[in-house]
Amino acid sequence: MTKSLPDTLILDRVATPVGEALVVADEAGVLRAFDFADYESRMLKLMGRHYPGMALTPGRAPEAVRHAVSRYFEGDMDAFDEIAWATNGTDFQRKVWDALCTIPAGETLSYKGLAERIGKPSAMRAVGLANGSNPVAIVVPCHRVIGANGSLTGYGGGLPRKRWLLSHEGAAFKDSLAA
Amino acid sequence: MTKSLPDTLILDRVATPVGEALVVADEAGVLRAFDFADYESRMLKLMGRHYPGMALTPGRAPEAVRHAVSRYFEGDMDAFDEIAWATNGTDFQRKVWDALCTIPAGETLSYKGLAERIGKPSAMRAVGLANGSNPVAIVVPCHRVIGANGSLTGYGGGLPRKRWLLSHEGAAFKDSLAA
DNA sequence: GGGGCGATGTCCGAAAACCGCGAGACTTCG
DNA sequence: CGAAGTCTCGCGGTTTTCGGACATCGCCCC
Repeated sequence: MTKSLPDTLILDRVATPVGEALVVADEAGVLRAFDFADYESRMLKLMGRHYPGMALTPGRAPEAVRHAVSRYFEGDMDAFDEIAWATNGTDFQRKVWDALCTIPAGETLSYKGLAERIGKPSAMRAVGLANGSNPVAIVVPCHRVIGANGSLTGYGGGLPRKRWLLSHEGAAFKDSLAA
Repeated sequence: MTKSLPDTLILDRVATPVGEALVVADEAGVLRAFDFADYESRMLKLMGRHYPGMALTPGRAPEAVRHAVSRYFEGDMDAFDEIAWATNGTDFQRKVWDALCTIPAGETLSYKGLAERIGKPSAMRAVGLANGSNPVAIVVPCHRVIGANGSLTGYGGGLPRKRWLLSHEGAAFKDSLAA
């Protein structure tokens, strides 16, 4: 076995109800990043850190990924379960991201709850940090983590999107902007 | 293309006229490290840095490597030309190590001369540092670099070995311990 | 219910320390 | 008067260390 890093990445753009999204896949068609176009510079910086010296060329993402995006926004909450993704973070980050995937659509979990789930009950703040540097938004459902009191707290893609996504999935949360 | 790192390394030990040597090869039989047993802890540390999370298991090195070692110490100075080696250093380090291989047996070069040869005439001190962190001693002939005034200066395996090796290759140098 | 405070774990970026040198100025022995 | 040692400083890449930033939580007070 060898641990290998991709040498070339492909960057695609797809439209969604919450704005244009960026899709990054490697040569094998594995999803490497998913973010929103208005945070493109941040995503590029993240890619540069995780895949040093990497070439990122515009192109078309695998159909399976594009299709899954459509299905998700049409209401098939589990559309992303089938698609392959990979990251290159630290051990701790990967543990957090794996744990995120155990939260079903329609439910939420607190940062503290997530910290307990990975065996480090007092690392809730660090969990928030790792959560925020998740390269594969939505697919790894970092938006399903909210404050211990049910408030939205923060989201890398902006709180309005977090609200939209949770509503779309039918999850309960405390909406401080509710009329 | 993908840049891949080996996942498992094999550690062998062979006897030489200057003490027991450590030989590390990857699964493809490519030489990854060569050092002396009395500096084992330093070598392990170096391996840990270059190949994080790597398993190093005792085993037998490829016959080609073991044979080349014998031939070199029997007097065939070019015995190592044929064997494959690889490293995982920085760009600068690799440039230095490649340049080292252009010094023929029986000759020497100063640190400054080496610095000039890689196009950075004033980086002589950095060259010394890179030289000292060469994982593949003897095969990459870091012992052929001596001070500008012909003195032995330093050697990761100890000055006595450097003296022995240069004498073995018939190179000229200033021996401060000469009787 | 809302706002302030402290404890907390991980990660990143900047800065400092580390050296397998070389050149020049000085001293010290022959 | 040399030749050889000693000291001091500048050099450049790498490694290590350190300080802050942060998508939190609970407590206390209003």
